[in-house]
Amino acid sequence: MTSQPAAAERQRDAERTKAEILEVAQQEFARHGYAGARVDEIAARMRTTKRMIYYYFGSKERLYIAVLEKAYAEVRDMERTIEVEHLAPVEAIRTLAELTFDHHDLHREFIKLVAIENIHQAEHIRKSPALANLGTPVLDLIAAILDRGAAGVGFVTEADAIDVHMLISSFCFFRVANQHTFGALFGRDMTAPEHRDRLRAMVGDAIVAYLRGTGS
Amino acid sequence: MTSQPAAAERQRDAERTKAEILEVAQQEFARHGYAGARVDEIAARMRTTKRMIYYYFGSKERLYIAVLEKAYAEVRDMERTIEVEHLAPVEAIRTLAELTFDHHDLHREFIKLVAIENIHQAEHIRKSPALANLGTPVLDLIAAILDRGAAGVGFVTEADAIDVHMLISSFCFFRVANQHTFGALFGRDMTAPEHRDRLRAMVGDAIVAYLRGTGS
DNA sequence: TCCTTAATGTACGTACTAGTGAGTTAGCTG
DNA sequence: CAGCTAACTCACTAGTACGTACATTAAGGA
Repeated sequence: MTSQPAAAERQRDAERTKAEILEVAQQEFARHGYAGARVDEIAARMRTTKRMIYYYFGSKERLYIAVLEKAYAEVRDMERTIEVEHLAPVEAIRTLAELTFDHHDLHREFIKLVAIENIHQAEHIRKSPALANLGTPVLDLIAAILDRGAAGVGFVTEADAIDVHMLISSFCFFRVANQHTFGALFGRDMTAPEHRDRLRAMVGDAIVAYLRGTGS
Repeated sequence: MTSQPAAAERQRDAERTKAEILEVAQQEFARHGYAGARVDEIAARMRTTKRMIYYYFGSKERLYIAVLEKAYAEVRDMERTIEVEHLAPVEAIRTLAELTFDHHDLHREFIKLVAIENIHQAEHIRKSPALANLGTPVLDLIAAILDRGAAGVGFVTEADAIDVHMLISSFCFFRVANQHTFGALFGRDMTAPEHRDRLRAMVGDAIVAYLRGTGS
């Protein structure tokens, strides 16, 4: 009875507590925005107290930045697993577009955080050394595909990797980020299952058609 | 000296006061989000007092909804002036895409309000009878172009007007709405003058290429 | 010219909200 | 098992933010 099986049952566990704070904080910030989020509410939804939030993170702002850092790190790790080098340029860029689509479909909270951060003109990202000028592994993938495509199958050269990344991301991001106003105004939930496959194919078709250069 | 030239110099002018409140409030909400906006700050930046805000709008939330209604009305009025029926389908959709691009380029505050409203899951739009199921005149234009294009020059038929509107808007919206995080992470300000023309052409090229159907 | 009322200004109350001072305990280490 | 410190709890405060009670004034009509 006196033996404690593992660290899992420990009552005091700094890492666990910090992780729980970050998780609940991410939800709260994503749901209500930076100013709308309540430190007390975060505390109330945990087994810990508000005092611990300040003990570990110091301030509401530093907690928010920590949430951003964790969210970006997770997304970047996921992006690093993408494998499209073995595909021909057209199929490679289409696959990348569709994976980007899936990726946005899955990380709704992350997308909200990005939208919130843009409202604040990215001031918190700029305060984080871990985030400033981070980039994304996807950019290198796109650059390689564009090079191969330009050399082999006549991809257009007006756009560079950042432009193409933006064309793909914008569609995927918009569909999730603006689902509510779009739904309210047009009566269609773009994130509903019945639209998912069509829109997923659409972003692939659009980027392939664009790169093949029949738009001019 | 006792004559007062016109209403413009009247000290009491309900319409003028209301309009000024809405204008300053739009700035404040767009800059700080709904929760981050301060009623006292709005009042401080006007010639009126906070009391007037409550006299005319009743609450912070109803003021915010009024701001949304005004912003949406202005944008819709502007969209109604678009004239592309006289153009062939390809040129019509390209022109529409480029006008949409310009339109987003100009209405930065409106875009921020839309982003903010999405963070709140469009709850305020849904509370406004004037905004719920509003739609946009652009949808009818697109539908007409798609019909003509499908009949005449072989436009793809997988996407309807709403889908095409989304493809165009997403690119234009993202470029402005996400300029700050994008700039912080990739070191490129997509809204800078040196990128404007290229990106403007890009959205036109992409939508035309997609509709011509070389993406599959 | 007086009277009515819409429009406006002042000053304040209530509730909330980020942040903290100070004390307590679990669990490791020697 | 004694002692130390990181982890944790509790109670509290100072400041802020929305909203309002009440007094006042301008402007037009009778």
